[in-house]
Amino acid sequence: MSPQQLRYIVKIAKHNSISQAASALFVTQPSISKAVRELENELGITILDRTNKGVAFTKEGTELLFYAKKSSRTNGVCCPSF
Amino acid sequence: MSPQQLRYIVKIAKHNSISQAASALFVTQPSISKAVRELENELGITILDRTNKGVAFTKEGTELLFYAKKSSRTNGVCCPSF
DNA sequence: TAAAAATACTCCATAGGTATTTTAT
DNA sequence: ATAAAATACCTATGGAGTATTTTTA
Repeated sequence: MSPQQLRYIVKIAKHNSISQAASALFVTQPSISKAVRELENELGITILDRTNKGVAFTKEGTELLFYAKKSSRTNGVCCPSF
Repeated sequence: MSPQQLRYIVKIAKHNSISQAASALFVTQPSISKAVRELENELGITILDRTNKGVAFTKEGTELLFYAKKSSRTNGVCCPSF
């Protein structure tokens, strides 16, 4: 699980959409799709329910989302002062 | 500047030696040598004075070391609970 | 001159891209 | 049928390795 994957999760939640999260983060839809899929495989859980209208967080996905939001406030920023 | 580079810095300080830091971290000497050099280039500072007995931190390097130690207590750990 | 570090490469894993296909409403 | 996501494939980059050379006390 990488900080990047967690950032993706947080942004997906903001839009309930992988495509819109991708736009917001200036990356492509497949890139985020793959990142989420790999995280699901790694954790052995389903994070998102996919539809043609976007995505919805599963129960387990929502738990991960809480962690991701918390984590994004402390991790990932490496160099504020240099 | 990556968390990895900062970890290297901290370990180098512990031994005043790139080679010994490398051993302690189970990586090779050139790997750490390069990482430090790249960080010096990125920041435009000299972190270490090199000798045939090991290394010594410059004034600027010591400042960075303080930051690295502080940072290593909050960053770099990504996933304590999943 | 002998240690420690630097350099020159090679390799491999990963992140991200484009093009296309699949899926769910 | 169509919009969204998934998949397949490609590429570039970076981190780490081995082998070797350079440096400095």
